[in-house]
Amino acid sequence: MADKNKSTKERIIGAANSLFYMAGIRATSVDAIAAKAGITKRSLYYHFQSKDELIAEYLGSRDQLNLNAYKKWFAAQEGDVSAKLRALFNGILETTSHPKWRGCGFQRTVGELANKPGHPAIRVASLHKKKVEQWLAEEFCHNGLVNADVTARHVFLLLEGAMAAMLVHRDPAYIRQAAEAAALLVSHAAQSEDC
Amino acid sequence: MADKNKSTKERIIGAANSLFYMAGIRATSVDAIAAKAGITKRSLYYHFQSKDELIAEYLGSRDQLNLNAYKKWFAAQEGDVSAKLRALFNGILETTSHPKWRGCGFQRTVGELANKPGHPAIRVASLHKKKVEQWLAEEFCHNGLVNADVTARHVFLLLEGAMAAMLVHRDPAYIRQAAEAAALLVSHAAQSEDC
DNA sequence: GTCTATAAGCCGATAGAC
DNA sequence: GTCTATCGGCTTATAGAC
Repeated sequence: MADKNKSTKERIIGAANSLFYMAGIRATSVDAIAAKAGITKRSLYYHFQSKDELIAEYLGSRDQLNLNAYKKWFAAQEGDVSAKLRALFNGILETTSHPKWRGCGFQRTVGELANKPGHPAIRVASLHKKKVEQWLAEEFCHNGLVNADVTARHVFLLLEGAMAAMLVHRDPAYIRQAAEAAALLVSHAAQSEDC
Repeated sequence: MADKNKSTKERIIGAANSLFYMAGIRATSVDAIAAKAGITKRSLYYHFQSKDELIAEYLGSRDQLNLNAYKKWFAAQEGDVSAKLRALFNGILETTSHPKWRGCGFQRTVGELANKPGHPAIRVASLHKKKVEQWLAEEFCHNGLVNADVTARHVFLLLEGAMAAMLVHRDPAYIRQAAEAAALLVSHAAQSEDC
């Protein structure tokens, strides 16, 4: 088993990742995570102080993975920024069309913890979303768009809306039309001199 | 008490509405709802078959309320469609800036029930969101926009994204810039002959 | 239609042995 | 660092009296 090469902590986070994402935070018990990781609950509490800490680490483990997927889709496409953006939305379209897709893990976790302002997992989610938006702004800037920050925020809002709408309707047309709106807004931002 | 004039069922839904929205679905027990409604749990189960049914009725009770608020903000503003749209986003800005705001109840409920496809509450949420989008399309059509359906979908996606982003960042700038993006997209849809 | 009482099990977290 | 055992409380839902 490849799991043998992982530390206990890594196996716990892997189990938490799978269960928290598929079933939700409150629907997943610490017992279930420990069982999936192949340890007892007492051992889990040796590695993590509380369930809340584990929730934050679960989201933290998805931060780079998510961002790297976006970067990969964007960079792999040749052409101008609008072609790359179309490729980004295509990647999201494929991901969200998978039957095991359960929405954006960050959005869903923040939604479940909405009654706990200041929860560490909310901070992790906020930072992740800021990273995505800032990455978009940098790419737009390097591709010579005016007001790259503003356009990045508009596209980010469409990304968030696309995932929320896809979760409730389960209709890929929402992703495609979010991409269409993003393309309109990007084409509206003409070429400029520098960043 | 005004509650005396309400039926038991209405009081249960009122209690469920408050608790489900403020704390979340799974974080709210049937015990707590019954206590808040001033009845016993057994009486609650006389009026509702299960917690799942109560969740669906909770969302159903917010359907018209939400839609009417949007319609009110839009209609109260004099001027062209872009002015009315600005007023709509202003209403959302005020609502979401309130410290007791806990995100879109429909989005959060769908997020919590993502592991239960076909749950009755998900259907209610999907229908509600469709109503909002279709209302936007009708307003855009009556105001002479071309491709009213497409523009309505774009604006709807921005609305969803604005609420999701506001919940994670708690920064009203996201609402304002969603309104800005919506204005750009609406101005892009010029006048046409009829619906 | 509302009540008391309870089923049968799961929850997060901990004690103490090894 | 991992184990067995358990605490005290909460979970949805139901039985049966009135």
